[in-house]
Amino acid sequence: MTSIKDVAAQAGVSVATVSRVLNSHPSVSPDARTRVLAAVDALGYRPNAVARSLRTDQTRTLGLVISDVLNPYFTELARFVEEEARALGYSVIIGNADERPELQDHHVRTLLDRRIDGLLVSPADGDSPLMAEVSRGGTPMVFVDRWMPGVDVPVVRADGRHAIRDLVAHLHALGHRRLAIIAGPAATTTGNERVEAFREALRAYELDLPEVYIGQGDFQADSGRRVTERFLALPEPPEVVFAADNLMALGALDAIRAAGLRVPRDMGLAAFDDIPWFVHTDPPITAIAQPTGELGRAAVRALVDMVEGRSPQSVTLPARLVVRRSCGEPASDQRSNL
Amino acid sequence: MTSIKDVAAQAGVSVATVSRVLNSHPSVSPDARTRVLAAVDALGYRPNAVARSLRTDQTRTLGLVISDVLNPYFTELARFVEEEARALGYSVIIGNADERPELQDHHVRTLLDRRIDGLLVSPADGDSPLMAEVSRGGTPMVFVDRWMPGVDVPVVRADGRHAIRDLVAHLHALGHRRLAIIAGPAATTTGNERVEAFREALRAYELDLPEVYIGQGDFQADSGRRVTERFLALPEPPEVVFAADNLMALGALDAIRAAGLRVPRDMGLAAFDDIPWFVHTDPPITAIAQPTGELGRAAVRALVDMVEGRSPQSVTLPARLVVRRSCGEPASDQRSNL
DNA sequence: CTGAAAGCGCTTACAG
DNA sequence: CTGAAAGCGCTTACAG
Repeated sequence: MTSIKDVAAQAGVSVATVSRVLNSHPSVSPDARTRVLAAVDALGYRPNAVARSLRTDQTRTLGLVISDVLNPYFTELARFVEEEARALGYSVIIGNADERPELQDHHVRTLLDRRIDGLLVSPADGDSPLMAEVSRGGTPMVFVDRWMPGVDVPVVRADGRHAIRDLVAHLHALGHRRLAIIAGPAATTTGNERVEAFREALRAYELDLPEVYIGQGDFQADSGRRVTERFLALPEPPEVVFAADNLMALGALDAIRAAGLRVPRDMGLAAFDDIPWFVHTDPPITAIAQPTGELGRAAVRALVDMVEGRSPQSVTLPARLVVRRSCGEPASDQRSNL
Repeated sequence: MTSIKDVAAQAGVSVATVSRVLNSHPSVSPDARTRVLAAVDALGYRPNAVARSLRTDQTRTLGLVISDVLNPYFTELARFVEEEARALGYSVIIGNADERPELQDHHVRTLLDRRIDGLLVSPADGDSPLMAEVSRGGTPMVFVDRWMPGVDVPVVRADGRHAIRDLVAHLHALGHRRLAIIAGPAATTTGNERVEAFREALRAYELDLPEVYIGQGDFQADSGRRVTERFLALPEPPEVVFAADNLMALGALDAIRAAGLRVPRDMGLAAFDDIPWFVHTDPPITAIAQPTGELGRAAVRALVDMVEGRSPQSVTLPARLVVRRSCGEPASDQRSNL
């Protein structure tokens, strides 16, 4: 590989001058600049980012640790994060935790070893003392989507409370009373919050959320399948199942179909997180859509603010209900989004 | 950050000894080893990967540049790539090209600047002189899924020819004769190959693939939509449309629905790439499934072989047809995969 | 405006 | 088995 020395030799200047030209330092003579640029061009020289990072103690790289890349919601989030980071002059390295805390910690450590400038995390299930440690250690860090109580870092997330209220109103208007939820892991904030918001919304209609109607899932399709099978075996199965993410909704659909039943005739289904395929499933699925793009962008901005010494801002954005046909025909006064 | 010096001081040895312990060099006394390990533990020391890379000239990092992370096929591929790389002791940095050659080149350059040990690429549409340059420059490189003619690096990919033949046999058996394809970009190998294999398979039944039945897409949903609209407007629209990837199939579905028509009654639909949602779409979609996991693993192994000085192997794996209901009811002698 | 020199945090021949 | 020293490729005070 050609190094700064080669460029210096070719241009007939010192490496210091080459460095200055490359970093647009003002005190370089036009003549030196021209010669350096010509040499860079002739040699196809590209600065070694590793050496630069060692020297400057910054990598211009952000780490993003997400719970599950295969979940379209997180894939999309990752995409927007990378886009915004690139716009601000940063690269991003993604670590996929697969909803496993040890794998999450592995990635966090690897990222820290590489001296990323900041860390964006959507914590997986299970507690991780590492997070608090990292934050205390002074690494700029921001939680996105999910957060961990007790770890004092900015949080960028969507609030589904209102949308869940709208969902319950929609279900109630359709005459449904026995409503169940496939919850995410209790240790994740989104897991908890969605159950609590659901319970609260039911209460407004004087409906109960009995224990048997709370299925413990882990945000993966398989758990949605298992929980739904259990719901179906109940003496009095729920009329509608609300899956706390799109993968568990997929599992629920699998289970309902495997039982020879149909949505919404035999059981209604709704999901948190909206994805393009929900328009084309049989039937189209009523879902709660998160403003994924804005979340990703806001998270990066908060993190870069920290990295660059400005004060970061926590952001909460509203999610919104998209009514389709998976819970029964929408009442005529509700706007449909097919 | 605590450095190797701090550990040396705490353990009462030189930094050289610390380094030896950390790298399991044999010539270290048990006593020194114990003291170093204790110091490492006490200080929570983690070696600076940036410094190590600069010194050893290896980063234990692989770059993966894919055409579109939002495409579930590539998301899955990326996941398996990371998994296998991790098993072999490497990290991977993903660059998302969004099917844009300039963005692809941007990522390749950034990755090279970071001195990744090897590069895995699924080239986007449009030619990129950079690729040939990189390969000639001596950076270990492997193409996965797609490849570029004229760039002499190992290729790990699926061969869809046989599965496409099966698909055409299936369509023919169902009585369909007017078959159309939504092709990928002509400059991508997968774009071309799928059209050619389709044309060839049709020929075996003495069927033609007229120009108007070849829609030019770009592997994105929007193009599938546009092409399908054009097909529908034809005096004699095709009976079945075969989309060369799953996103264009999504677009096709959008267009068919928007026209108030139904699959397969009004138009059949099949797709290259299989995804979990295809089981639940209306109707379930007949698709050609790639062995994504094996592709990802084989690609990483080939690349790591190059990186570590062994001779790498190109691999071609067969894709297979999964018959569902989107082209009409399957004949009874064909195994159905709902 | 310019260059010589120090130093970022490591690893590794070299000498003992 | 151990340490002092060189050096990876940069950047940046410092002196001129």
